[in-house]
Amino acid sequence: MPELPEVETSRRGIEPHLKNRTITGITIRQHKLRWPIPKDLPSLAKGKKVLQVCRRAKYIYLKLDNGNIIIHLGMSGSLRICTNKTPPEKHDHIDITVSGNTILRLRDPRKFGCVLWAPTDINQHKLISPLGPEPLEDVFNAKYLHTKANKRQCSIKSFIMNSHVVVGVGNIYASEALFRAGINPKRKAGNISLARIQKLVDAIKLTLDLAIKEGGTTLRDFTGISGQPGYFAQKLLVYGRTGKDCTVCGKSIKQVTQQSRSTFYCSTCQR
DNA sequence: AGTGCGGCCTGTCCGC
DNA sequence: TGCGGACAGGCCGCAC
Repeated sequence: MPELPEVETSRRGIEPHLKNRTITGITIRQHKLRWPIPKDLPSLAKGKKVLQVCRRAKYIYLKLDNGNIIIHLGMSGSLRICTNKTPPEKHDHIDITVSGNTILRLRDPRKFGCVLWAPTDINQHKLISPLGPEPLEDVFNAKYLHTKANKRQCSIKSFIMNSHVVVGVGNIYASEALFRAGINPKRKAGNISLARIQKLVDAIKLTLDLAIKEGGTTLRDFTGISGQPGYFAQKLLVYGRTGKDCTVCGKSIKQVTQQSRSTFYCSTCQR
């Protein structure tokens, strides 16, 4: 269930092991992820140097001089760094080996993730080009979000989870940010004042910032067996706390379903 | 264009 | 104890 903070932490974890190394081989054990891993990926990437390890939204990509290897962790994906002395386990679908016998290994039990190839400019790729701004960058601000929300009838929760509006706000952090902003998740997106949208933007940035800092402590070890995402260690204020006391007012946290997703909120603190 | 839902997939949990 | 079924979730692609 990697959300943006986990993905960014993963990127930072693998970068020093891959940057400026040459790809010596790619082993695909399971092609069938969300989309099939391209059959020609090994031949396209072999012998190429990893120029950069980047992130856009929840996509990590390895920038080569002839294209990019795009990796999405889906729901259950995780990355680790190992060598060929570590035998692959059941859900280890692909190994990208670089010089120095270092392996980037993707594990993804539920196969919601993907590994794709984007020739040349990553921004031309059909999964990347429609994406909204990064939440932690300055272009994601109250004016932008308020304008974008104008006349929109959908709930504010599904609005901020829409990757064409802003990327990186998944189900967990949507509930958390709306709680911090004091906004009821069922409220229509187009019916929220600029001042309250400002609070929401601040809350999204704060929530993600905190989680990245937290991820830096819980997901630090990418070379050992403890490379599992540890987001449950985060201090969640409403997510998964149905029936428990609100940390602010003490009332019971409510759970509802929106767009087939669980939403958690405090009906007293969020209006 | 905006909105909502189906589907992909497996580990975990619950009730019988 | 074992088993079946519900549930969890990111997010594209489609239908309305």
